[in-house]
Amino acid sequence: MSVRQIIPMVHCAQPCASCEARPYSVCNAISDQDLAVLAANVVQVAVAAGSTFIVEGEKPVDFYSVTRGTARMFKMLPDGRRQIVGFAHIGHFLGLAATDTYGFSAEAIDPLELCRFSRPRMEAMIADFPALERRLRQTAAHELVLAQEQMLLLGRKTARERLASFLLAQSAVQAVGRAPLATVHLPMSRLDIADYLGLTGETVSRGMTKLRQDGLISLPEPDRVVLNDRATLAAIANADLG
Amino acid sequence: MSVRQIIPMVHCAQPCASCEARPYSVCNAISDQDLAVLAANVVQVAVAAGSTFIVEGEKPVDFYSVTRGTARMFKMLPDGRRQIVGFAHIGHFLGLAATDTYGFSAEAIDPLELCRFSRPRMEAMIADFPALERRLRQTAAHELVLAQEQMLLLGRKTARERLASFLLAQSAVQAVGRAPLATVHLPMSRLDIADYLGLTGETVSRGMTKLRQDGLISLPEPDRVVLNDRATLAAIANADLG
DNA sequence: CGTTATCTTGACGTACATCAAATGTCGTGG
DNA sequence: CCACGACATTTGATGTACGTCAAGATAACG
Repeated sequence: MSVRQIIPMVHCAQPCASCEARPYSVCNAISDQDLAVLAANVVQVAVAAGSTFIVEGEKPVDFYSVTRGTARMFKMLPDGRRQIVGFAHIGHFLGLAATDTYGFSAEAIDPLELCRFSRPRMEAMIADFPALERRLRQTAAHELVLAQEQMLLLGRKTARERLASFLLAQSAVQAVGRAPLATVHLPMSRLDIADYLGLTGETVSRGMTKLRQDGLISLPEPDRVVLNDRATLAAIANADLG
Repeated sequence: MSVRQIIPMVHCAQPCASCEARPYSVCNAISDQDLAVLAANVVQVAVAAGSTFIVEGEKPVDFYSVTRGTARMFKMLPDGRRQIVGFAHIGHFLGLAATDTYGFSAEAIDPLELCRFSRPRMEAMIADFPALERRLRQTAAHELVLAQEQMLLLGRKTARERLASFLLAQSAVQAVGRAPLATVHLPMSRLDIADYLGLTGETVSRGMTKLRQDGLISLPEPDRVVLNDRATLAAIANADLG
């Protein structure tokens, strides 16, 4: 679990030009003709499932951009309590939330592929490309909005409301570009979901069962959820009714 | 409460040059010689205690910088549940956390003074001054770190731990520049504190009483707290011990 | 000095946590 | 192919920290 298993990937001639993640990432702030500069400053790495690649409290030496897979970002208390502050999917830019040290740790949930940017090189690019700086500010602002939404969830919503909110949010995040699909894949475990929603694994499991019994979702497999009734789920999530 | 009472202040010849908030605000990204540009784009306003000056869901037309007083930023659920996502003190820049609408509402807690920037004018200044854009990104990143810290608090800490964390954070925020003062002023009500910490007013009150009984704080008045034992408070806040 | 809002304290209820066991799932090797 | 063990998930029984309801106490204000 705590063993790091981070493997540099074979170098590709034009990694950024053919990057699947670019449309969803900060990298699309860089125009096609400047793409070589970006490619020259990036190292592609693969991280095995369960491996840690950012450690809370350490010096922030790199930024990352997710090109494949899912990561969990989390903070720990000394006695082992964990709070997941977010999941990073394709296109997610990691490392903005750092002061003199990283503010959270990050682990791969499934086989993960990342682009790694050294901080000095990234700062140099930012200085050269105002559009990149602008995009990073917008990204940070957007993350801030999501963080405040999560504060509302953690501080004031019931377990049922949290679950409904989570399922809809996961559905939305998996529908970048595409139309929202009825069936949602949950790469993270029940315990991950619990630590993201401020609950226990048992409560998440019970809540899922209850939503299924109520006909709002189907659970063909534990990690696959079909949203049968988005409208009612949304009403629950926003507390518009019971 | 919902009545807006926002009064434009008399125009001052050099509002920014003599601004008390500048050292703590994003405005210090603008050099002295460019200060006239900043001053030309700002309107100083006063907001009466209890008045709302940002409404969640409305079009984001302005940015604000606090020059005096304290504001609460909050989100509401339809049934009246409230989550305060932060308190804005002198130097705080408001409005970054907005997408197509404001992500939260904001009200004055005590008599408040603000500098108002129209968004188009602010964006123009950002385009002219790369240092300003850079500063805004850093501000957003710092807020993000604080938001994630608050997620840990809301999701995983006990009432006692939340209170200890809150008192220390308030102490730190009031000591911008100066050395941390032993006695902390709490301009917000118990209910505000409760809605910030994901608790009820009663639980906050009980928790304060318990901390006082344990000798960790003194409460000469309800809105004035003396931190008698920072080390133990910090240990409680970070769950280093009971 | 009444009036009203805030804060404190008490009695009781409950949503979720904790503890524990059963069930299901998957990879490994015989 | 199937038996085995490890681990994730589900389900059940019970506990508790905090919420809810309600009554005083204290302070602010005309």
